[in-house]
Order: sequence, then C-alpha cells, then structure tokens
Amino acid sequence: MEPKYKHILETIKTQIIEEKYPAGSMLPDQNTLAKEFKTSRMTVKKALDMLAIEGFIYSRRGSGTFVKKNALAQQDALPVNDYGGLSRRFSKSRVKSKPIVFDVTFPTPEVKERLELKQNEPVYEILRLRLVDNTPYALEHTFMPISLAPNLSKEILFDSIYAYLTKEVKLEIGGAFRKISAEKTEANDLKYLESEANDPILQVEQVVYLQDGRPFEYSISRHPYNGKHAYTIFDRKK
Amino acid sequence: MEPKYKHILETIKTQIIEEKYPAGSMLPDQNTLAKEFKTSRMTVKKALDMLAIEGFIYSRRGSGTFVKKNALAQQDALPVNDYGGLSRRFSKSRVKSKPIVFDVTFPTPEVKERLELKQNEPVYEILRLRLVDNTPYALEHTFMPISLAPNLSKEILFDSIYAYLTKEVKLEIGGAFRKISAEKTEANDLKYLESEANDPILQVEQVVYLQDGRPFEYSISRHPYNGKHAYTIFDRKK
DNA sequence: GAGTGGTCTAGACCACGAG
DNA sequence: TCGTGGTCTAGACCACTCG
Repeated sequence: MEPKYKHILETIKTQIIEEKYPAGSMLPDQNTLAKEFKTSRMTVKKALDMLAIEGFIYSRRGSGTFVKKNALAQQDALPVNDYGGLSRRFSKSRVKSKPIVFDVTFPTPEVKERLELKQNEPVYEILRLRLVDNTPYALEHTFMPISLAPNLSKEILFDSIYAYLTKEVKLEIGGAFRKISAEKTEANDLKYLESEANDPILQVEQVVYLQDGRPFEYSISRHPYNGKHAYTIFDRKK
Repeated sequence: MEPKYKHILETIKTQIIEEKYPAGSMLPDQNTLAKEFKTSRMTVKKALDMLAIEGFIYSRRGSGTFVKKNALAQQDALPVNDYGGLSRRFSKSRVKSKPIVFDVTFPTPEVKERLELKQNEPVYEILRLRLVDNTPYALEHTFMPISLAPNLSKEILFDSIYAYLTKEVKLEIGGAFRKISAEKTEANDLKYLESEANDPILQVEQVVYLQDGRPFEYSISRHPYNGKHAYTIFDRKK
C-alpha cells in the first residue's frame, strides 16, 4: 500500500506540471487540502515538505505556499545524486565498456585511506574505457574492497558494475564524495581518450559510500576535452 | 522559542560527535527517546529524519536506527550547497577582490535566457579577479538583473556581493544550477590568473536562484591550474 | 512473537504576515 | 484581527526484521 502522503505529493506535482497550479500561484491552504484529500493536516504537510525539497514549491509562514517560478524546470532535472553511473544517464544500448586492467592487488596508502581499509585487505583494481556511441567518454580507474563483492568477474566489466552490485549483491548506495578538477593530459589519455597533447582533462575523483557509511568504491574518471564534457549539478537549499 | 525537535537533533548530534553513540552503534528506539526527551514519538521521528538527511544516521524498519560508519566525517563537511561564495570558504581577511569591469548593459541572448529576462531589461556586468592570500583564485564574470539590486555600487565589489545582497537587500537564496568543465586557457587567463599557455582551466558556470525560483545571478568563474583547485561535493541520497 | 520504524489521526497552540 | 504555516500531542495501526 502506497503511503497517503506520496499520493498527495504526486497529485499536486502533476497539477503543477499541467499548470493547473501555474508558476508563482498560491496553493490552497493546508486545511483545505486536508479536506480535499480526506486526510489530516499533518499528512498534507509532509507531502508539501517533500515537494519543497524537490524544488517545486516553497512555503512562508503567515502567507501561504507557492509554486516556484522555475518549478517546471524541475520535472526532468536529474536529482543531485546520480549514482548508477553511465548506464543511467544514457540508454543502455549506447554505452560500452572496454576493460583494460582487471586485477586484485594490495592498495596503495592513498587507496587504503580513501576506502578506510584495515591491515592489508586486498582490493580490485579496474581500469575501463567507457564509450558512448562508440566515442571515448571517460577513462575510469576504480578500486573496490574485495570483501564487499567477492564474486566480481571480468564479464561484468563489459556491462554495468553498478547494476550488478545493487541488483545482485543488493548493496545500497548512500552517497558520494566527489572532487572535480581540471588536469593536464597524460600518456593514457592520449592512448585511450584520443586526446591531443595540450587538451585539458576534466577529472572526477569520487568515493561512493553505502547507506551505513562504509566506503565501497574509490574511482578517478578522466574525461576528454571536446567542448561537450561538463559535470552538472542542481543544488537546493535545506 | 526553539522548536523541540531541533533541541533533540542537536543533543543527539553532539552525543554522536562525542562518541557517546559510537559509529555503527544503534540508537535507543524512538519510544525510549520520546520518554527521555519528554515528548511524543512524532517529534523524535522528525529529529531523526533530519539527522538522516544530514548524513549522521540511517534507519531500517524492523531493525533500528544506527550511527553511520562515517558519521564523524559529516560534522565539518560543508553542506552540498555553498552559497555566499569565497568569503564563507575562507576567512574574510584572506579574500580580496579586484574589480576589472563594472558596467550596466543590455544582455546578450545567452545571458537573457539564463536569467529568464523579458524584453530588454538591463543587467549589471561585473568582471572581478578574486584573490586568496594575494594569489589569483578565480576570474569571475557575473551578470545580474538590475531590478533585483538597484543600488549596487562599485565600492561593494571590493567586498562580498553576497553579503550585501542577503543582508542589506534581504534576498533569500534558494538554489543553484552549476556546470563544471575543463577549458583551454584564454587571453584573460594569461593576463589576470597568471596562467601559462597550455594550462587547463577549471570553469564553473552557475545560475543562482532565489527561494521563489527567479534567477538572480549568472556567472562564469575560471580557476587557474596549480594542482590545488578542485570543486568538491558531498552528496547524500534522498 | 516481540520489537523496531513508517505512517496517520484529530485535534491543539503558537508565530508570522498582511490588511 | 484573521488566515496562514510550523510545531506538537497521545494515541493508533501497520510493515518489516530477527530470533
């Protein structure tokens, strides 16, 4: 059974998208909505709170609840959190992966610190070239503790590691720390990304955490310069 | 009067930071907490929900509420949203601004679209070199609708525009859209950022929105390459 | 089955904004 | 002053996990 507040949330969201509540307009007050949806005010409030978090509305004590001026832009905005990597940003058929390195090693001090490893716990080391529509999209260097996914095979590397881990191994992603920087071209970039000698490289370094806070992946992705590559974020306050 | 749930939130957060509730441990159940804090379970729940959003804990129906393994790392993590620009990331005394251009013009089509302007509404055009500890930190090219801040003066440009707008003009920031990319060096970078000819530039393009959804600033910041510049994000699911 | 969190109710009082 | 949203209560029922 779907929670009632979710039904209210979806109904109001649809009405905003269909401009039944146009941008800038005021929503009915919470008591009225509670009667309309035959529920209590608290439940309406919960639905409105979540719509505010999603960026559709904002409330002002004493005044009312209003549709944001840019509410319509929110509907297909990617959530800030885009896990699931490439396969979720592009349709699966357009994404290909070419494994270059698949190894089990002992971590460097850097990797050990990022993954918060004890002792000499071994890690997977994976280097993959990611292609979208057969053009180089990123060179991904990934490290994962073996303990979290003991059965990784080279076959999976051609496909989506994320899909495998979340669906088969049932790991739950909780968040990620990312560091984005501009870097100079290196030998591997020339070799795999078809970069030219003085092209800037967009580098995304990330540690992905599980829901309980354990780090489960440390990776460095290098994107070629072609005027197309950018990392976009939509940020909301609170 | 401070809301009760905030008091509960702060109390539990302190206990987590002081490791009275160590990482990985289970919190008392909601009924127990409600009794301890002499309140209702709903109020405890609200405090716990917000602690979860802040990344300190996670709850599992049927099992309990647990302190995240990396909870301690959260305490001084910048929120995902860092508005207020430089002056909030660095102590004020270290930041200086050197205005290069301060003008009122009609917007280019690009700027007009980003700021969702009607007709031929004029905009401020500002180009500033931002310095931290007297070294070039960024070259900021900013456009703002005049209507939102009619009294901007050149004096303010030496200081924090954000502080002026949020404190004096009382505008409330609601969120931002950012696009981060790696770019090639241009003439202005050589001139102001002390970049060398083939250095990569980290560029952050952003539109900042007010709480009601109106865009209020469009800017492009270019950061020099020196191994230090990176854009960091901490992302949490949900 | 016992214990946990998720949701919901039908009220209540308060803080704030606008006329 | 009145209408708004923010918070809070003291219960209740349900869904889920685990021993």
